[in-house]
Amino acid sequence: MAAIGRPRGFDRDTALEAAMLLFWRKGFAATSMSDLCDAMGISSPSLYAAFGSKEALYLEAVEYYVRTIGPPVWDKLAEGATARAGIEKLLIAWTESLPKSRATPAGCMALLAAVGDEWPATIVRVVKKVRLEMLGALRSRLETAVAKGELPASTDIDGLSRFYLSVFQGMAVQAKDGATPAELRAVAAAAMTAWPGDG
Amino acid sequence: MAAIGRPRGFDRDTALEAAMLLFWRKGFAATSMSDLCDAMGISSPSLYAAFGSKEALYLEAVEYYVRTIGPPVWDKLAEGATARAGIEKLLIAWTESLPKSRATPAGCMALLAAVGDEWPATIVRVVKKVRLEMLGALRSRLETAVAKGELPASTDIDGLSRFYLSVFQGMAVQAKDGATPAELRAVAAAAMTAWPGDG
DNA sequence: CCATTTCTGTATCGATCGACACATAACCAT
DNA sequence: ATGGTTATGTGTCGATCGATACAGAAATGG
Repeated sequence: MAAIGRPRGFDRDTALEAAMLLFWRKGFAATSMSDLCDAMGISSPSLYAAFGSKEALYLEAVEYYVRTIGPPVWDKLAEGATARAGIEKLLIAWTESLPKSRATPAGCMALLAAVGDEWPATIVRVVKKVRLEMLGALRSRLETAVAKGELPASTDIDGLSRFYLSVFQGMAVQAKDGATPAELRAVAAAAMTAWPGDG
Repeated sequence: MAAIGRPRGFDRDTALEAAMLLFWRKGFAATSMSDLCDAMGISSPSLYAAFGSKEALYLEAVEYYVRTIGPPVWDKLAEGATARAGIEKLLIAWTESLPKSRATPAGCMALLAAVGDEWPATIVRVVKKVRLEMLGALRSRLETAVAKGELPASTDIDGLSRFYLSVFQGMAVQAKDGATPAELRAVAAAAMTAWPGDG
C-alpha cells in the first residue's frame, strides 16, 4: 500500500493478538468494544479504521489464531512413524496446550465459538469451517494409515476420526472448566486404548 | 401460599419450560428479556414478579432442565447388568438425546453454559456443579464395577470416568454443530472399544 | 358493598452497546 | 512551505439492554 498519510501509531499484529486473547477468553458478545480498546491500547475510531468492525476483528482474530496457535499442535499429527503415534502425539500436545497457561486462555478458540451463546452467522460459519478442517486432518491421517496397511481396510475412518475429534472437544471443554494437564493426560491415555486392534 | 389477590394469568411451569428451551438454544447473553417475554407469552413485569430477574430465571431453567431432561437419559447408566452395559446404554441414549429434535434444541444445556461467552459468576458456579455431578455419576458406576470385580482394582477410575465425560461433551458439541444420530453412534461405538480389557 | 392484596399492560428509566462525526495531528509528494 | 492523505482523540449518536413506576384489573375477606 501507499506509504502516504499519517502512519499508524500502533502495531497492527500486536493489537490483533491482544484482541485474539481477549476474544478467546471472554467470547464474542461478552467482549465489548470498550474492553477491546483498553486491551489493544487504541481508541475506537482507530480500531474501526484498521479492522472495520467488531465482527470483522473477530474473524481476523480467528484467522490469526488458526495461523499461530494451531500449527504447533496439529503438526504433531504428521510426526511419528505411524498414524497411531501421530494421534498419540497430538493428544499429548492437546493436554499441554488446552489448559490455561501464563500466555494463553484455556480451551480452543475455534471450538468455544461454536457453543454456548448464539453468535453472528458469519462467525459461526467460519469457525465451523475450522472445525471441519480439524476433522479433515484427522480423517486424512487415518486414510493414509489404511493405505499403508497400518489399519485394516474395514476401519470406520469417519467414525474413528469423529471419535478423536470428540475427545479433543471434550478435553477442550474440561480445560475451560479448569481440568489439569494430568487429568487431561488420563483422558488421552484412555482414548488411545480405543485404537483399533489394541487390547 | 395465600390464595389472596388476583390470580396469575399464566402457568408458571409452562412459562419456565419456554424460557428453558430458549436459553438452551440461544444461551444467556444472546437471549434478551424481549425474547423471553415473547416466548413465555407474558410481559416484563409479570416475569420479574414471578422469577425475580433474568439471571434467577436462568438458574430456575437449569434446575428445570436437570429435573426433567436429565433423568430419562442418565437413568440408563444404572440399567444393564454390568457397568459396561450401563455406559453403553448411556452413550446410545446420548446419541438420541443430543441432536436437535422437534421438541428440544441440540446439545446439553448444562454444558453449553460452560463454553463460549463469559457468563455471570453465579450461573457458571451452578452449571459447573451440574457437570461435576455428571462426572460423579460416571465415577460412582465405575467404582461399583470395580467392587463387583467387573473391572480390575488397578483401573484408573478417575481417568476413565473423565474420558467418558469427554466423549459425552464432545458429542454434545458435535450435536450442536449438526452431527446426525448415526455419526454420534459411530463415536459411541469407538468409545466403547476403549473399555478396559476389550480389544 | 368496600378494603386489601396481587397480577397485568403501558410506558419508560438509566446504562451500555456498537459505531461514527468532526476537528486536529502527522506524514508524503511537490 | 503547501496541498493531499491518512491516523488519532473527544465526544456523541441511535438502538437496545435489563429492570421498574405506575395505574388499572381481578381475585378474596369482611
